[in-house]
Amino acid sequence: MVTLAEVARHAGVSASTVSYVLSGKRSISAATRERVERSIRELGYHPNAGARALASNRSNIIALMMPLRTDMYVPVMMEIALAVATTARSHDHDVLLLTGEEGPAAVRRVVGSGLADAMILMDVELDDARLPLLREAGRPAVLIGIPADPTGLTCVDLDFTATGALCVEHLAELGHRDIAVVGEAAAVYERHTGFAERTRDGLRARAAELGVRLLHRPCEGSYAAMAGTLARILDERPNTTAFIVQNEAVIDPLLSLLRQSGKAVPEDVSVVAICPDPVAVQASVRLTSVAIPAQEMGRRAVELVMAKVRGQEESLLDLLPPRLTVRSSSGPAPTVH
Amino acid sequence: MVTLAEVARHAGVSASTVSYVLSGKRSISAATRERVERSIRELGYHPNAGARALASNRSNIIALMMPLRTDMYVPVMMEIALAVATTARSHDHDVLLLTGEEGPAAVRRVVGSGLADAMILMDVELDDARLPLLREAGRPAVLIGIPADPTGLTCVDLDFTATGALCVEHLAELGHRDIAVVGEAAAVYERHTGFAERTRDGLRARAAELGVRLLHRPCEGSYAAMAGTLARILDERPNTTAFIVQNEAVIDPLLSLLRQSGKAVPEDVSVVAICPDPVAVQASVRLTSVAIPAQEMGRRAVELVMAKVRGQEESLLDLLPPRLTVRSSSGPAPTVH
DNA sequence: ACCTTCAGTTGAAGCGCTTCGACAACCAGA
DNA sequence: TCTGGTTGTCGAAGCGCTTCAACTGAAGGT
Repeated sequence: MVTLAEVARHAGVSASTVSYVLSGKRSISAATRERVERSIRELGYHPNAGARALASNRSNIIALMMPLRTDMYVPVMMEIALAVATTARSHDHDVLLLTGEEGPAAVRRVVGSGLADAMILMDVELDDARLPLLREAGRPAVLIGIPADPTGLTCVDLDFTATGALCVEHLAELGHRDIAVVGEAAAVYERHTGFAERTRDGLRARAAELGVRLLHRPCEGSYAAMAGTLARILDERPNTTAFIVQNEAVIDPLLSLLRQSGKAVPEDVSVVAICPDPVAVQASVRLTSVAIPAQEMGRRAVELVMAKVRGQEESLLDLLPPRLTVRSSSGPAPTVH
Repeated sequence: MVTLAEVARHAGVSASTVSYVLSGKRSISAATRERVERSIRELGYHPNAGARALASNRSNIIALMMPLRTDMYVPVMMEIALAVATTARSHDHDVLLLTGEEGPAAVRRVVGSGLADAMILMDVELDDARLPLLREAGRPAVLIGIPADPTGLTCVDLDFTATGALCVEHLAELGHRDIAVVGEAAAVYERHTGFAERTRDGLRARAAELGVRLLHRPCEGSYAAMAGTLARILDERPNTTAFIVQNEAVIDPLLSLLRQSGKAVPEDVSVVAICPDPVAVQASVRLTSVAIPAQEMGRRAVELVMAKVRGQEESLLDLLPPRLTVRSSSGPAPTVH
């Protein structure tokens, strides 16, 4: 392995000069810089990560903690993770992948060992066990999702309350008065995952304001579960003319079931989905939807956490405003004969 | 931050003794060990990762390189990644997440800087640009997927040739003589991704042996694409009585389209999928399928790469045998009237 | 001509750990 | 009693980098 010292010798300068060329923390004459850079290239030098971390007390790594829930929609997680990784690289950092397996202790381990300079936490619950550790650790951290008490923490998330409200508004404007919501799996609510509860609250509040009748039902991710949920919904509210779907796994099953029961979309029933845009356009009907900006969330989380590492930026709540795109699955409520 | 030296002072021993207690590389009296461990607990000591890496020349990190392809089925990737992360933890290692963004250069960077002790590469192409770098680097590495020339490399993968063969056999035994294959997106083949080509080869070879007529068509991941592909297939081969689906994104669309065109599954047409088991059981028909053992692949990749880090284990090809589970989507070919 | 300033460079002191060789202290065998 | 082999512990030498204080010249001001 080539070391800094060898580069220095090869270029005829001192080790510290090479270090300063690399970090840019002191001015270096153009000639010297040139010479050093040539030596680095010729020798194929790469600074040793461990030595660098030890001397500078910075690892240039950010930890991404991503609990695995099989009942959560995976592609969104994945998209966030990849956005985090690529954005981190553009800040000259790498990403360490932590699963939920290890539990809250992972926070202590990573912080204590100086393995990572900062952390990004995903799948945050309202009363998350990792938060006390995080607060006491005092390391730069950003949450994707919002806990019950976000004081002193920085959080990024889609504004799910507004998202719920927006869906209801759109359908209410089209004249729908009986709306059914196909929510996430029951376990998601039982775990008090913020986004699911907030969406529900947003839906309910706006529905009440607009005088719309709302039926909210959780639903597992299988075709059979969707069939059961749909049957129950139509049984309880035969006049339902619109559906809002949050569990992306059952979007296609729902459309398929509606088709089978002779209901045309959007002539007979409207459907609004809360999902990433690609999912909305690949479904059998191009769906009116509120996008989940997974990439944007990942990107912002990194920007915010890097700012913290640099010592800038206070804690804040970064709520992304929802954006509803009208496509072919929503239309005026059918007129009653 | 608590250091090893402080622990040593607190326990009344030398720094090296503490180090040996931690690593177990020398025998330590029970009494001393006890005392040191108590000090560690009381002070809340965590060894500094950078210092450790510098001194021992091992980072206890393995890099997972996962190129992002939006045309690849994401959940499988995710499942592998999570399996890799948790298995790595059980070997006292962490996982660094690298995307394809950086290209082959990432290999050089990670190896050169000593950031990772080993690498696991996903989404390997037949003629992968990362392989020359990997070979010359001489670091422990394992591929998930198999390149055209795997000499000197260790690879883990499902035996996709056998998988293709198995699907055809199953359907041939049931009497099907006209089988259509819904493949991955065209781009996957154009990129020469090993698994897709090998599956196709396995399908074709076995079909030829068994005297079965096979139609292989790539298909993008949307409902519209599946509709187009299905129409073409039925146009070209009206007598098709069975489908083999490799692109998991269009499984539900296919079932939905078959239903719409009045074809019952499995009475009129049989469907066999190549997908993770959860996908097979959550579809609208419980699918006969060959499982993609994502977790198993991730787990094995880590075991193999850790063995290499320890200096054991030669390079080898770890081909997992396919397992076909008969469910409710395949049955005897309909008799011609 | 002299002093100041500052850009450019350097040597040396660590960062916190691992590991090697040395060395007591002890036990068993002769 | 002495020798030889364990066993348990320690001191010191790095690992490869960053960074601080200090130094050297040359440019600029008076």
